[in-house]
Amino acid sequence: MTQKSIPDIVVGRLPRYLRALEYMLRNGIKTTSSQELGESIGISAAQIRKDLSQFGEFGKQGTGYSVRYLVDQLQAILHVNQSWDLVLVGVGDLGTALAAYQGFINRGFHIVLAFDNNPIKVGKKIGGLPIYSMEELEKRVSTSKAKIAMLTVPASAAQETADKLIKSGIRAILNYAPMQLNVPSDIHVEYIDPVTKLQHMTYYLG
Amino acid sequence: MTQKSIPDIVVGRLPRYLRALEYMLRNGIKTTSSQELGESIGISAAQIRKDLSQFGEFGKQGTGYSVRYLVDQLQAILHVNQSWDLVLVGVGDLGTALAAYQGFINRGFHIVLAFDNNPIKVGKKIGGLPIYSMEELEKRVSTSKAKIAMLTVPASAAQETADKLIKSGIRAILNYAPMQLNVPSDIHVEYIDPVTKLQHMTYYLG
DNA sequence: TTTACTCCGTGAAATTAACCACAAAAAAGG
DNA sequence: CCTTTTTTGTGGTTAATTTCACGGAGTAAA
Repeated sequence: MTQKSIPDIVVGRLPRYLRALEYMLRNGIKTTSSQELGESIGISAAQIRKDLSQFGEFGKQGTGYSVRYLVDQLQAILHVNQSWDLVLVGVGDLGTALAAYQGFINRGFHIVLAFDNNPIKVGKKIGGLPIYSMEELEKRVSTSKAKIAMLTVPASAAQETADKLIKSGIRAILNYAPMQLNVPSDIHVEYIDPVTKLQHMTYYLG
Repeated sequence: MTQKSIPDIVVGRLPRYLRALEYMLRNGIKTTSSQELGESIGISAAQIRKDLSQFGEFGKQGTGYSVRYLVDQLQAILHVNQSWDLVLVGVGDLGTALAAYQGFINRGFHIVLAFDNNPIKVGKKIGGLPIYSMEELEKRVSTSKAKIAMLTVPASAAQETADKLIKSGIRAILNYAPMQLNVPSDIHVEYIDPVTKLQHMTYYLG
């Protein structure tokens, strides 16, 4: 009798709700409605209510939702009411930019290990973090508590690097390499490929 | 009697098909099947056939698809059989990384203008490109032929910058700022927010 | 030529996702 | 207290998306 599982597409919208609600919180908005929240992010009020109802009853008729309370609840659902350690593999231009990005730290994601296969970079530091060689990856990742990796290596090295990460205990990968990764079904992968997004838009630019 | 419009979700898969097919092409694979292509990117063969059938008949029974021919067709459908000019707004760490990224040039996207509001950066160069001040944005973008912008400014400046870009003739925005943009319905926006993707994955990491 | 395979394109069926509309709860204003 | 307004949570409906499954075109080999 396991509870019915939540559609992935619903889970994928929760971070957007959370982002909008955290923005409201920062701006001192105490209460909101599915209507107002929906308008701010372009999603129907009914959709938001249906999505949230999958996880419990968070609102009050006539009043709407307490922003603070709903933020807390969504953070708990997404497990972001805790800090997460990240591993960064590939310290090129993009990896360097990600290491400097304050948006991770602000929202509870901390890069704790960085790797690169370029001998010139190994031993240097990136944002206070030493860059280790790829040979040290398995040992250092295995003994860390990181479960998430960001992959910013060239496409040609992405699959073998992913394999290593998984062998080292990584369970989720944010893949910036422009290629599909082949992973076991219990490993979660999300993709970020700006060219794919651009090509999606050029379709409509006729 | 305009032809029925193609679902956006189908359009969104085409760049993934194209990416896999271009990879095959580089590796000398001349022919493939919906089965093989599907396995390589984790999409069912039926789905691929159905998607492609929206645009025409590109395969041959018993043989499958000519990789070269299908690449050509998809490039034409997505309008990426031409070069596209890009505007980059926000030359921070991320903007700098994007300006250096070879993946854009390789696939026909060229950054032709860069802007930043930091007086220290204005006048300097980024990848051979001068950085202009935000005051020059409207004038320079209007007189360029760029229709696509990449937005890598802080969230607090994203909406007003987007408004300016749209006023200057930009019709598609790739938004790296962690917030929803409010734009007219004929403007296309795609979002890249790594934190949102990480939060999607932490849901499953329990 | 014949037989055995392969694999596309597609109508139909099944599944999934989105939307609607309303009862009921809460608040506000007499 | 009563009336009006707001807004949730949800059962039921509609719409969109995916999968199934098959006719038939093409290939291969004897």
